[in-house]
Amino acid sequence: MAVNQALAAVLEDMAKMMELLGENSFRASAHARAARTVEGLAEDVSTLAGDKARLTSLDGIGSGMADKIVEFCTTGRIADYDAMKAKVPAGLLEIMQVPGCGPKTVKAMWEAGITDIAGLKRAIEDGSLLKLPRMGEKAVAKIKEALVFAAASGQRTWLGKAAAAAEVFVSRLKELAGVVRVEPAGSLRRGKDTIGDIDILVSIEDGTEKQMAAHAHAVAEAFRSTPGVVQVIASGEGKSSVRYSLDGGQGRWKPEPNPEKGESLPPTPPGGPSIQVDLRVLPRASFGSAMMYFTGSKEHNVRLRERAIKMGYTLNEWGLFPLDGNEKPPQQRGVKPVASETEEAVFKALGLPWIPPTAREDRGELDHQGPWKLVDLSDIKAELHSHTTASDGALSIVELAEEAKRRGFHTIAVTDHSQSSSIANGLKPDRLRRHIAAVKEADEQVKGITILAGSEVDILADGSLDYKDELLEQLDVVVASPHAGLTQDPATATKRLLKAISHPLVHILGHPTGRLVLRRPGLSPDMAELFAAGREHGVAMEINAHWMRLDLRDLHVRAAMDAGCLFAIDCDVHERDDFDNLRYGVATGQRGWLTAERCINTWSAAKLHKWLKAKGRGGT
DNA sequence: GCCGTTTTCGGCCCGACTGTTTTCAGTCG
Repeated sequence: MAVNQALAAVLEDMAKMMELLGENSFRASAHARAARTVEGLAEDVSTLAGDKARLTSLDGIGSGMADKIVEFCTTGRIADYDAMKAKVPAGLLEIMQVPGCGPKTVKAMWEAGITDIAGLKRAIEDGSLLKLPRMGEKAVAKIKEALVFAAASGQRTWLGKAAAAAEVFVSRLKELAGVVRVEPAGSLRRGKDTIGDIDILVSIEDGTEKQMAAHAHAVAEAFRSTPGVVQVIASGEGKSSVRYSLDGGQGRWKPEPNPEKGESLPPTPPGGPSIQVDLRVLPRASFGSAMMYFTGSKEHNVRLRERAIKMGYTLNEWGLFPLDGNEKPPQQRGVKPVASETEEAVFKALGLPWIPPTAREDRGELDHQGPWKLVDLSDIKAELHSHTTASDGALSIVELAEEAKRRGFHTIAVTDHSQSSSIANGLKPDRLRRHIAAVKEADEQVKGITILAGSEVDILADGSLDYKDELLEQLDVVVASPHAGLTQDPATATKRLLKAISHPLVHILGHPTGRLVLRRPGLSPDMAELFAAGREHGVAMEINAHWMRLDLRDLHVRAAMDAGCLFAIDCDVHERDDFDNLRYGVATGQRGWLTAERCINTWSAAKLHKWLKAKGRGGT
C-alpha cells in the first residue's frame, strides 16, 4: 500500500505541474484522477503491474497511464515526471497549497522570479507582488493572511474532532428564527476518516423575499460570531467561510501584524490548530439538490452530472433541470426543476435509488443494483471489545454493562488487556482467572443483558498469542490484536497476523493494522491473504470505531466484503463516552459497503452466542 | 490522457464569489 501512496503522490504532483506549465487541463485532471484510483486500490498496485489488461480496466487508467504505472513499479521512477521536475521548482508546488494561489497565479509568480514560500513572503514585503497582473491590494492582503494559516490549512483533522466542531455550529444555528433544518454535509457526512473542512447547510423557511433575506442574514451573523471562530474568510448572504479553533479558542483573533513587536506578517493565531467551516443558506425548495452538491464527493458529483446530461438534464445545486441548450443557468431563468427538494427525488429522476452519503465516492455506486442495504447504527446490538478498571478502562464491569444495556445492547463482552500490555495494566493469568469469575458474577447480577468474559489478547511479534490455550479456552470471546512491533515489514506482519487468524480460539482480529489516523501508519500486511484466511477460519475482522483508529479502514472493509469475511464493529470502550464513537465505525463499514448480516454485532443474542461457542470446538 | 446510450475523434460538470475590472479571469468546492 505504501507503493500506492507513493505513486499517487507522483501522479498528483504531475497533475499540479501540468497545470503550472499551462498544459492541457484535461490531461492534468486525467493524472489527478489516476492518482485517486491508485490511492483507492485495496491491493498493492505493483501486484497488478504485470497485467496491463487489469490496469486499463480500472477507472481513469488507459493505455498510456498503465505504461507509466508499470514504469514506476519496475524502475521506481517515471521519466515524464523527472523531466517535469527538472523544469518546475519544487517550491512552486508548495505555494499552490496556499489558498488563493491557483495555477495561473503561481505561474505569474514564477515568471516574476518567485519560486518558493520564502520568495513569496519577500515579494509581499517589498511590494513587488503588487506588480503582478490582476494582483491588487486586497489580493495581496488575502495571500498574506492565507500564509499565516497555510501550515494548518493543508492539514486534515480527525473525524471525531470535526464532528464535535460541527455540532457547536449546528446546535447554535438550529435555535434561530426561520431556520427549518441545519445539516453538516461534505466529507463529514460521508464519514471519511479525515476531514479537510466542514460544510454546514441551513434551510430557511418560505416567506417573502425580504423575510427570507432577513433570516439568511441573521444566520450568517450568528455563524460568523460563534465563539471559537478565529478568522472570517468570506461573508456573503448565501455563503460564509470562517476558521474555527479546534482547541476551543475563545473570542475573535485579529489577523493584523503588530509593528511594535517588529511583526510584518500577522502573528500565529491563538488556540492552535483550526479548521475551515463553510456555511450555505438556502431556500427549502433546493435543499435536496444542495445537500447532494455539498455532500459530494466531487468525483461522485461529476459522475452524477455526466449521467444527467446523458438523460437530457443538467444538475446543479439548485436542482435537476431539463437540458434546453440555453447558456444562462436555468434557475436564473425561472425554469422549474424536475427535482430539487429532496435527495430521494433527485436520485429517482436520475433513475437511481437513494445512495447513502457514505457510499458517494465514485467507487462504482452508480452501477449498484437495487436498493442499498448497508449496516445501520440502529442494527448494532452488541459490543464485543471493552475495557474495565481491571486494565486501563474507567468503568467497573457492572457500570460498563449498565451503560451497554442503556444503549439497547443485548450483549457486552469484557475484554481487558493481556499480560504483555503492561502499560495498559494487562492481566497476568491469575488475575484473568479471577476476572473471569467476577464477570460471571456480574452477569448473574445485572439482568437484561449478557456479559461475556473475554480478553483483548496481544498478538506477539511472532504471531503467537499472549496466553496459553488452556486459559483462552475459558473465555467466551477472544479478540486478538497487535499492539507492539507495529513497524514490522509487510512480509513479517503478514505471517504474524496469519498465524493469529488461524489460531482455533480467536474470534475477532482487533484493529488489524494498528494504525492511528494522521499519526501512525501501522502494519501493511498483504490484506488479500489476511481476508482469505479470515474467511477460511471464520474470524471476524474488526472495524475499531474510535475515530483515532478506524481500523480496518474503508477500502479494507470493501476488500474484505468481497472476500466474504465477517466483521465486528466495536468501540474499544475505555470510558462511558466511547460508546458514542459507534457511529464512526458504522460509517466506516458503510464506506466499505458492509451489510448488516455480515456484521456479527447485528446478530440476535442466540445467533451471536452460538457462533462464539462454536469456536475451538470444531465448528465455525 | 481518458473514453464511448449520438462518438475511435472530439468532447471532457457547474455555479458562486472575489477582485480587478468596466465584461471577466481565477479560484474554489
